[in-house]
Amino acid sequence: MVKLLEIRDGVKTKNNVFSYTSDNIIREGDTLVVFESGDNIKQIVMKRNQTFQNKFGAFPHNDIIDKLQFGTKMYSKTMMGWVYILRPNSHIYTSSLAQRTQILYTPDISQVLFRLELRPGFRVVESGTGSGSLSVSIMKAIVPTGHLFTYEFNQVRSQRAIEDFQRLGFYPQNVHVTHRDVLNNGFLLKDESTGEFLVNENTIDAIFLDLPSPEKAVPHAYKVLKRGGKLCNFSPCIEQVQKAVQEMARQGFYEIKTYETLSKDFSSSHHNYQSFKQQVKPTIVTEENGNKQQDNLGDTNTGNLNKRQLKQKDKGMLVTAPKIESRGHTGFLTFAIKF
Amino acid sequence: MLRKIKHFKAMVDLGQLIGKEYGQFFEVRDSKSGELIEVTDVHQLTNQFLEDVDFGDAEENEEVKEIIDPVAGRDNRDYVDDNKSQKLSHEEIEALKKQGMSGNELIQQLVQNSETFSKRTKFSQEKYLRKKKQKYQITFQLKKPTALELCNVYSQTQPAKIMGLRADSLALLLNMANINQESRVILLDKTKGLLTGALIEKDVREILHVEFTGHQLKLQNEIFLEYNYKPDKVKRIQYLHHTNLDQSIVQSDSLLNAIIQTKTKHYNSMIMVHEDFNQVEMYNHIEHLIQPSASIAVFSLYIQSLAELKDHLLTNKKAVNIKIEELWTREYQVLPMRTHPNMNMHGASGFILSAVKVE
RNA sequence: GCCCGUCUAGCUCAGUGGUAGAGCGCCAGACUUUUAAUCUGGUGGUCGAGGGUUCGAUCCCCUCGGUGGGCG
Repeated sequence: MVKLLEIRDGVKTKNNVFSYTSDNIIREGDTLVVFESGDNIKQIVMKRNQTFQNKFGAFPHNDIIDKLQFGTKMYSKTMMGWVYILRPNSHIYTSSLAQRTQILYTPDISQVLFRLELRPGFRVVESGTGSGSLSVSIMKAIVPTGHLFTYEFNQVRSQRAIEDFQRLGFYPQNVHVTHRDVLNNGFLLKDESTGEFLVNENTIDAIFLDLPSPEKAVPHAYKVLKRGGKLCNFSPCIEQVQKAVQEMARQGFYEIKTYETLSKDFSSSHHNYQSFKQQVKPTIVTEENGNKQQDNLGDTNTGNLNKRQLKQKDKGMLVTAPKIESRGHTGFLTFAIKF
Repeated sequence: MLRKIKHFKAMVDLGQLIGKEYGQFFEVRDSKSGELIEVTDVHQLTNQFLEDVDFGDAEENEEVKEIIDPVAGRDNRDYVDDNKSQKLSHEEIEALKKQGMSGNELIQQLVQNSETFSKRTKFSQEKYLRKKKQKYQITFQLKKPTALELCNVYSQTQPAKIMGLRADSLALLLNMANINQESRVILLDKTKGLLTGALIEKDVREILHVEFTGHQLKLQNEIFLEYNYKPDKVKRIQYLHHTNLDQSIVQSDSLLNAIIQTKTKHYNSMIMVHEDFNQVEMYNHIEHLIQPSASIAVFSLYIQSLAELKDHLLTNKKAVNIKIEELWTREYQVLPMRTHPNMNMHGASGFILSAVKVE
């Protein structure tokens, strides 16, 4: 459900999934995120008379719509547990996305947005669309006046992308989704009804490629980019990067730079480094009395405390360590500028 | 503002750049007078080796064979570094420069008079030329002062001025804070305006910059001024000293007054890049102005302070999806038979905490 | 009828920020209360079965089976 939000700088602005509302209330048709725990985040669309369910029980949409704010805690009907209801931000959107393909994740997306220097009003080309993870972040950066032209060679995926972008409030005013094999057919695009060029030569501010043979798309990219326009290519394999980089140099791109960005996650916890003098001596049974006795070394009086009491007395040192399951290699990002 | 700058060994009068387009390259025709000519051939800026030798059949290429097969080729086994391979003397080179010889012509002279140049591999020749170009064919580009460019410049020259916030971390910080054209941002930072400028670049709606240093507002904004923003953009920024959050009348701006007096949870993004004070304390001082479900992003060179903040947010159930991460970014040299990571740039990259506020 | 979990060690488990962590069992040593108890140390793991998808690196999907919960 797309609502007119306001008129700003003479441009009609429409609500999208990231839009600000001062009352912060959840409405019917909103896409929201249910946060159960760090590795259990789900996207749902608010529809009357529907119910979300998880291990804690049922969460009726009717109890949310027009009643709850984003960012609040909600208990299940059985009161067995609770979840947090969040407004999607770009990181959470990406990590709760329904994946149809391998997708770009937040660290790479951030580099793409920043090094392409995307800003409101930009005309951007992207291929392939994939699951739309990057597309949504690009659109977030260029609305309300900018436009994304995204190309996908799989018919089903391009259709699903349109449905997603419409639900999120970006389609049709901020994005064109085109079903096309750009390696063979390039990026030039005409409006079907008027015959006017939507994407013409030297009209695009930035272009992003995520394709099997990127070098074949580089000449097409050069054609539609403006002078000074920026190109970014994502490829998982170094051989793809080499071919693409060479083609960029031959076409007339400069400042060709290739990066790999890895993100290392850290966990933190409390660890109690006790004094070795506070250890409890093992239980000793003596023949004389047959009784169990405890004997403590040193002048400590914490030896009688159990583990829980010790924990409450002193949480210990706050320690951090890298998580082993951090994501490894994703791909190489190459940036270049059209001369 | 007209002034001269020193670039490598040349003095350049910036006045001659007025009216030129951003992105243009210039070659210093004469390092004494600072006379400039526009670069019109992109291939002057790129690596010839990369353009000439195909990756696919690189191993079959005669010149590459020399690199990978020392028997067939040229290597430095017989090379003695006696500093005599250049036949032109220092005086002769200076004389050629005085005659007004162009950088390009001078480099050709150096190549012709080098005993070792022809014995070098193609790859090494390219590297030799690049070094000489830096000396005798000085080129530079006229760039627009953007967040990316300013961040790169300061990272290389004065990283402490921007709290060690490198481009890759700044990129993640802005994305984690969910910055977009509708954002209302509360900003606690000591980056001298780098961040404020980056937010204006994203065309955010409002910025409230809360200052904690001293007893009254005193801006440290020198980098912000370098963005050259027009006044209508600057209007979106409100600067406030933290003591003003407790006062009844803070500003002439009535909207901001209302927000502060009624303690409205108005802001939907919070960014902190601040090492001077306790981060938990600073957060607690402004959290009543943050909207539930707002995006929180904090950068710090040290993980300990972020761990404290995370612990505070977690145990008091103030936020979810809390994450502390460190970015490792490497640049790669990509050339036929010569692809490898550059010296790693992930020495002290800093850490980023991201979270979503809840109630 | 529909929805949501879960399945790894011989067995049984693992927390609203702890799924390569454990307990039981088993083995060894010490000890004494000796068809065994106690203590100490050790042993044991690649994830229910099958298929598919992504150019590609899986926090991807589907079907089937065991099992637990929820809604109507």
